[in-house]
Amino acid sequence: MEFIAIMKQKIKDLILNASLDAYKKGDLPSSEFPDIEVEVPRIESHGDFSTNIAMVSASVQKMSPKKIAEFVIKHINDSDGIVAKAEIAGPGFINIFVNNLSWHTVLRRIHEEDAGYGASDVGRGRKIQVEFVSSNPTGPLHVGHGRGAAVGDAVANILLFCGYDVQKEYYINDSGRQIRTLGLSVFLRYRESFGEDIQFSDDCYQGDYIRDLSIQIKEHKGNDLLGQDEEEAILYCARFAAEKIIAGIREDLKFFGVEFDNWFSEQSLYDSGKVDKVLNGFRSQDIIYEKDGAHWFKTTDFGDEKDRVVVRNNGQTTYFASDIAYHKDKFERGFERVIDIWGADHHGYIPRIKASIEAAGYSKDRFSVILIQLVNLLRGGEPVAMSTRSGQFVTLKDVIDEVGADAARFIFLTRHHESPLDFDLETAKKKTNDNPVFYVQYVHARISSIVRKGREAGIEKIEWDDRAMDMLKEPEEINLIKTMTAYPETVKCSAESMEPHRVTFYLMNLASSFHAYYNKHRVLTDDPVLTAGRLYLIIAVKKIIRNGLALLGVSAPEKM
RNA sequence: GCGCCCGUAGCUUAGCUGGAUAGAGCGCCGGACUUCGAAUCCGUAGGUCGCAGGUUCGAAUCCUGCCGGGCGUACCA
Repeated sequence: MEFIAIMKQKIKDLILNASLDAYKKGDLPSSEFPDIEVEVPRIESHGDFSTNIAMVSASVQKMSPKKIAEFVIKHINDSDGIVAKAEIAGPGFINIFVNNLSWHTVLRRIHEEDAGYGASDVGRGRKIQVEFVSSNPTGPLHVGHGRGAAVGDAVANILLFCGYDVQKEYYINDSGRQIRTLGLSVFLRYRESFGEDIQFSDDCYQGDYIRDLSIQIKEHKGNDLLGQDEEEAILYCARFAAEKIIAGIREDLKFFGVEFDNWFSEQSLYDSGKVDKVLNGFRSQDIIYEKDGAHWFKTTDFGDEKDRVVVRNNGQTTYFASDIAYHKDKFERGFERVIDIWGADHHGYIPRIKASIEAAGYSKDRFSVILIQLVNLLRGGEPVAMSTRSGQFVTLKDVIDEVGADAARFIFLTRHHESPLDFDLETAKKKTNDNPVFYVQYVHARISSIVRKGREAGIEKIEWDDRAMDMLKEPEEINLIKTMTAYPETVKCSAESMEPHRVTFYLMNLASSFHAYYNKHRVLTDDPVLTAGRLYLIIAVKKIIRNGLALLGVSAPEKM
């Protein structure tokens, strides 16, 4: 159990025993106490922990909260000696201040648990899948995909750290109309390269990469495709292009530090017959009907606002049809929970997927979607033009090349995923306070530097020492330790809410506490005992910074 | 029209799922390097948490209704 949870429990016991004692001694009229809470107050002067017992039991005890608090405090029996001070404040809170010694023990834990500090088993080994990016293989990744990649990867890392059995999956939409359009676009460029004058319709992809692909095909095939049946040629181009583009996407993601456990092909759902199987199953359940020549899935039976087409009147299945099979397949693969990460513009799609999951016999509560809002790419405050139509967009690769993967990933995680994000290329490159990634990484580099200096001065072993710990009593030191005790809880919260930005903010906060401490006190002093204590302290900080950055997929440099 | 998300300091935002005096950063102004990395720190100013009700000991947080913004509302993916 984590330190904070243990302390809360200890204090809760202390308080409940005191209240009971107060009743036995006749100070309080009732032995009944509602559920009380012990929490860490936001404001330092409100103590290390506080409880609301006096307020919540006012009506039962028929006494003012302040009076109750007085009696409770009077009867506290602190045999372990953890309480330094207990006082009544505000409307009746009991604020408890804890001895420094209690805080020092946390440092030992951090050193011992090391890379595992903050880990938990709340996931209890349950299988969970996080599917993200899943960009269509019709073009390179852009910044928006980068945000999804950063969030998805961080969520997966955090879940893993919290004891889930996590799989990261990328769904490849290698079937359907867009792929044909891709093939057509490449094929037209191919023909153009033989001198033909081609009119490109609006729905064709027109980026430079399309021309590159057509050139590659020409190198492989010469003019072979010109003589072939047109549909066959387009299909060939589509397959060739999709494969190349996927390879490029995979490479870009690797460059960004994101690797998937599984790449899942949409086409494979057709090849294995899973799409037909699911649809036939639904037909036998009578939740698919025909109207206007198309086949409709009665999603309204499951809470959707209107029914949805799964087979068009031309006989072709819709994207939704394979998606039904896909989500069913996820559960069949044994995942207890399934997380999809989508762009926020797809939110209207959620009810029908939930409907299909329910219809397939699984609870929709096992499925959740994380929606990612838009990224506005800026340069020095001015919007960067991002037109997919003309193909003039800035790719994720471009952005990483310019600002680095660390800065990009960190900035993507500095905001709640459901609020739009301004990504400014100029600030991402700055090496100042404007740019939070450097602010946090700087702590790691700075501590590394101090430790190196210490080593040069002959300090090799840094370990727990009672005398050294007694020296850690500056307010900034205690504050730093308190911040570190909050790390496990932060990670757990971040996992439960699937909000990685909580870790980001935590790290910025810890960095701030460290920088403040550093500027006020020297670590390497003339007093070897004090120095030992302080080194022990800051190395703990270093470990948490490293651990936290690792969850976010950002490096922790020894030097910068 | 209906559905989802969002309105917090000049700007960008946090707020631990109901707690006390709403925290930061940027920007402005003023300070701190002969000692461990100034890529840092310290200080001042700046708020009716969109508006109006409701729930209770207690609301930025939960409920209702407005106002303002974004997105969605395909036999596209």
